[in-house]
Amino acid sequence: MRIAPSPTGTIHLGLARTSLFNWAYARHHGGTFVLRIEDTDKERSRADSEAAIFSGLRWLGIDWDEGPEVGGDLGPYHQSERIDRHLLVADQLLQAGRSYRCFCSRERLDAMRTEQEARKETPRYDGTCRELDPAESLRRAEAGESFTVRFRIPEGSTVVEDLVRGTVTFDNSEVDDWVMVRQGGNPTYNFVVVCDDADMQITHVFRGEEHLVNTPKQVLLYEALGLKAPHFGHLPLMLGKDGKKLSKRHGSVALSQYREEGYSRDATVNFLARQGWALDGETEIFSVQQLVDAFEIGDVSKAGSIFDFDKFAWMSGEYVHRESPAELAEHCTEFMVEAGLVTREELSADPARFEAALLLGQERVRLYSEMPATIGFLYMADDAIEYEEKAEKNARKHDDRLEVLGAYLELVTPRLQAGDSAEELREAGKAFVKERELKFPQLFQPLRCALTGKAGGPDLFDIMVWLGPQSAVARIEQGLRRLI
RNA sequence: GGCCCCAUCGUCUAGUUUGGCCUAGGACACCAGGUUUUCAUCCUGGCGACUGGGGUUCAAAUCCCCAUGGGGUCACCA
Repeated sequence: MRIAPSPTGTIHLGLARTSLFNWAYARHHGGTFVLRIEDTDKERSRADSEAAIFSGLRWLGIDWDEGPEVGGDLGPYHQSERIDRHLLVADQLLQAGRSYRCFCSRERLDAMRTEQEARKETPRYDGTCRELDPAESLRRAEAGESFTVRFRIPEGSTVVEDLVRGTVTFDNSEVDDWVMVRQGGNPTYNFVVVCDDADMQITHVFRGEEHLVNTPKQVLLYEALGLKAPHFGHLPLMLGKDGKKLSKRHGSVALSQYREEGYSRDATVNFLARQGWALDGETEIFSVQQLVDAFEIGDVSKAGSIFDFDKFAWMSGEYVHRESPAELAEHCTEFMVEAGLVTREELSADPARFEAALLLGQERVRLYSEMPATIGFLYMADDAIEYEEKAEKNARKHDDRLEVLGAYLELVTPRLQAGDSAEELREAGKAFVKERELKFPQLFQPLRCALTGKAGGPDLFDIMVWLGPQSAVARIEQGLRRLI
């Protein structure tokens, strides 16, 4: 199996899902998964986007058995390096009369297309050069006239046995005599993809549904070459909110963006797998191994799916909530550092303390990137705590806030200094509220504001223990001054 | 517009191949309760779909036809 991306941009969600399904199928069936770079469009190909494809695939955990950076027996794995072979095949086809030179000018073709469109006809080649005498054709070519090479579509119809869609039949009269080789000798996609898939012994081609209409051209080419076409499976498209093919205008479609926005990697794989496929209709959260074990191309649904960003975020949360402290630390470090809260060195100097902090935020975030906003107050200097409007409003609702907080400070200071556990503090705190016949918010809202500056967040006793006596006391004292 | 593909809750889907077990299941979102010091988590409940019409059959979400709707594609891009 293979994927054959063109290095013309970053790896997008659609390519990521297509890659995942190809890879899962190959792994499930013990096949070989090949990565081939389709860089025939020199205008648009860029080296950095090639690197982005590699890192995107690796991030997803998709490894390739053959391809760039790993090698293999059927290389080279850049299409541009296989051009000699392409030209050789093109020449064979020309000799055999399965294709022909077309001397029509771009201008004439463009004008014709415009006219056809104006007449509401399907734009297509009119066959002007189709029956040119081969000798005449050769003479003109040798005289230096520029030409393209077109594939000669035979009469009849072409059947595609699609592993997702079943039997699809095309009338050959609907298939245009397409260009195989451009003016100047550069072969085109539909041609080279067949050459390379054949040469690389690809047996299964899974790709997006937008390629379905290309398939008869390719099947016919395999026939002309005397080769057996691979099995095709056309995957349903991933759609934007408006039901149209997912693209930039639906927001971010670059895989790297989700990584940067702090989505769980495993959740990303899981969610991508759920677009057009389900494990059993019940299980939403499943591992890559489960995907590989269960994946069959015939189970892929035919209808396109609208990409639900809400559910994606939910799924990320499901994974984040299940991570071990060490995993969480690994994933959150860069976000904490980037937020300017701590340095990498400070975090690694006391990993246990960092993990304890993350534990306080874990169930409150769905993306790693939300961690700084959730537990950032822990790492701020005591006098740098900012009171959110809502937090301060909550605290000020209570007219007795200062005396309650003051009294509580007297109670908690020695206990903190004595190293009471959060549980001990919790009991003492509740007893304090009960003795004074207070409602919980009377103590907890001012206390939360003083300690965190936020209206919501982790358990206050856990926070105080983490902060330690000095810092906790300083923040409460500060609250006493600021909440006057 | 031609050709091709598709059609179950707002969304992702199970069920369709092998018609009855489907008074259509799960999940996200939403709404309402509960747990809780807050937020979040968690728990419970609710809302909510077989596009329409014809057939075939004892029986159709499932098979057939038509209609409608949506999508893809019509390059010397890939």
